[in-house]
Amino acid sequence: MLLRLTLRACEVLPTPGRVCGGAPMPPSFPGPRPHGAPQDAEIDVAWQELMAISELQHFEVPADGSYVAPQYQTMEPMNPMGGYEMAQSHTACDLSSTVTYNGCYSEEVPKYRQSSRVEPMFGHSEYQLNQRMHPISSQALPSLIREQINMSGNSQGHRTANACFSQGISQHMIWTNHRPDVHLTDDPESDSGLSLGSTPPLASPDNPVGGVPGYQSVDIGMAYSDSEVDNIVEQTRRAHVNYSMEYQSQSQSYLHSVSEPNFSPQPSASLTQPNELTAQSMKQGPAAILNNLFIDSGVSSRGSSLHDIYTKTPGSSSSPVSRDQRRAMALKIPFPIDKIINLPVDDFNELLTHYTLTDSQLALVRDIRRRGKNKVAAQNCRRRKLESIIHLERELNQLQAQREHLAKEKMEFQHNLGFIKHRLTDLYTEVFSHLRDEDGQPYSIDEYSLQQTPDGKIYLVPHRYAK
DNA sequence: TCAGTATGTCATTGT
DNA sequence: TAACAATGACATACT
Repeated sequence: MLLRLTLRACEVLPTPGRVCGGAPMPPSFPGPRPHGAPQDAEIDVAWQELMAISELQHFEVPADGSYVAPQYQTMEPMNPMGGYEMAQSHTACDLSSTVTYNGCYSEEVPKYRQSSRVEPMFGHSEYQLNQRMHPISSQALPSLIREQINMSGNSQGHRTANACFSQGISQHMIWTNHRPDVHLTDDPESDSGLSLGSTPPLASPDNPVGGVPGYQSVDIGMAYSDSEVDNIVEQTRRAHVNYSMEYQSQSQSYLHSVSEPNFSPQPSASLTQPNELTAQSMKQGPAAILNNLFIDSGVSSRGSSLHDIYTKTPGSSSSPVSRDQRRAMALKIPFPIDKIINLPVDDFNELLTHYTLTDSQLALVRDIRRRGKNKVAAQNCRRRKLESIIHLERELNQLQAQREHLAKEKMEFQHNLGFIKHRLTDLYTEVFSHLRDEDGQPYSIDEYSLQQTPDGKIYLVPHRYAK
């Protein structure tokens, strides 16, 4: 009841220039002037600015016009500059529509798995990768072509018989048959950390097949575990240096297949020492590592020692020989590793039907295929991981830049808000200075406040009734 | 000798 | 169910 009375008492009267209680409205009274008070252009503009402040525009007045305190919003002067805070309504504004920063989210996260064929994703076609491989020497080319023809006959026209591998069989036989007696020792590289060997060990490494310590035949038909094959391979490697130059030139063609363009889908070696890369990469970060991956991967047969990776052949440059290649040689696998790994499964199975392989050979071939594919997969996986790191680093930088931008913008908004609040305080004081009650006395700014309803009417409300 | 990195390999999972 | 890609984990080599 009191509120109603107060409201009625304070409601702007129809009399022009009078606010509450019928006091004459001063000519300079700013505002919408619903009652047709004389306009002062300057003050009116100021008043409009005042009313434009969102904080002053949220009145909710009942339809019947009755006063309900909470529905009013105070127009009391705000604290002047300093100590002001960004109003909640401001923080809720859609900054995205005002932020001019456009450096963020400009690129999508790479969809690493959108294709199971990952190579193209890295921007290197097989052709491009092959460009990094060792060129076929002009001298080697004719023989390769001849061997291509031979191989095509053997494989009954396999779709893309790799010339560089086709020489393997006969020369490989020569190679192994030339083996002098060698003594078995443990393979010092012993390789794969786990090296559990998916090929079932048919004989314990501690109990070499054949029962003759220090010697082991490599005839096809014998079954070997991986480690045993490694032993054989190691011995042949050591014996290798004693071979005649004639043999060297022959075996080299087999070994050389590694560096031929069609050898592998992997990026080929530039014969950069792997650990040169390591040192550089440590300094240059993921991007450098990623770049170098294309150059370096495929060089080493793994973390094994370089002397083993690069089988030295007199009169020729180093050629990387993987462990599986040596195993294949040791077991006289009659087709190149390249085919074992890269042929489609149907072609691979067809290839197998053309040869009569022992169980150990078959197991080795399947292991080589599995390891070869997994090796490529691991390289791709690591490359993707590095790309992901690079992408995340870029995104982080962009987000940091955006954060700085937004912080700067926030400061500007706060500064503007403080300025507007300060101006509102001045206007509020000025409005009050022009208000007079029925007795012509000014209203105390400490006792009254101005409040506005959505319909634009201004009320002078005692503080005790104000919200 | 130790730390960090590169690589191959195995096991596992999902397709 | 086989084949394979992806990936974590591990071992090894190397700087």
